[in-house]
Amino acid sequence: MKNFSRQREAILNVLHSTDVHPTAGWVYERVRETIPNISLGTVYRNLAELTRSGEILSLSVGDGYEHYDGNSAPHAHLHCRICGSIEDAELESDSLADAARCRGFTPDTSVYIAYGVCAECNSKKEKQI
Amino acid sequence: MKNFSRQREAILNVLHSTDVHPTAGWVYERVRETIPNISLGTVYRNLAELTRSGEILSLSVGDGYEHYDGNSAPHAHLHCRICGSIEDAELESDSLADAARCRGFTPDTSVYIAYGVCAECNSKKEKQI
DNA sequence: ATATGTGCAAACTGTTTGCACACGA
DNA sequence: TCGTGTGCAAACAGTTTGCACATAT
Repeated sequence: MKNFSRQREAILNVLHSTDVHPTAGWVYERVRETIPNISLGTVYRNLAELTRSGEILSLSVGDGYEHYDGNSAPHAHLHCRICGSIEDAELESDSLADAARCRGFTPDTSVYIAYGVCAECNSKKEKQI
Repeated sequence: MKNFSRQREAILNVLHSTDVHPTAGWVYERVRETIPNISLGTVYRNLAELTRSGEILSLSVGDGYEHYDGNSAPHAHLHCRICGSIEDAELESDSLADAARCRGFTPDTSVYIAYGVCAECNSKKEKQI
């Protein structure tokens, strides 16, 4: 696959210019602002290829959609069960990769997902009580 | 939902008596050995409820299936891109939960997934060269 | 009697794929 | 020209859900 078709570049741009963790459909809508006749299939194909090559991260939080992250460096994802947001958080070390290597496993990607309630929804809950 | 229907107990048993990380279909086949006329819908419903209650863990590794884990304690999952296996590994600490709490996030579940090549597939690769 | 769980099968929906065409080297 | 990427739409498949019936309290 050629490294930078116009479509793929636009998809990467969208991923790099947002801090949400978009779904394929969301990326599709955003890219259409630049390339109105891009197809959803192309978005899926490029997201899959970018994931395979390690340029982006793909994560499932269990809401039925695959989410994508333009930042492929190891970091934590905090998924709020109430509002559905996915928030990034720094990690001091890639303990997952360390644990993997101890088992003779050669890791290339680490995914961290915490499920719970985000700060914002926590404060809303307190006000309700 | 009643805590222990016959079906739900059988599903939990299957999850607790295996070290693979089965899909709903796999659980369905195994449970049918005990309850031949259980339906796939019931398996899905119970797996969803058990996940919701935190008794089991649900994880997506990106192979198109949802995988389930009877061990809900935080631990690492090593997913081999070659053979597709999901291996467990101990973690020294739940660094994910720590990072989450620092952000005002209240975590209830932590999921760790490393992608790469498992020890067995690594040795097979070396032999090929 | 009532509320909850089940079996069955149809429906749903995010994702994949085949094919003809477009584009760059 | 040739190989690769795209647009389009149909197909796919894992999962969900409505409904009538079963089961336990």
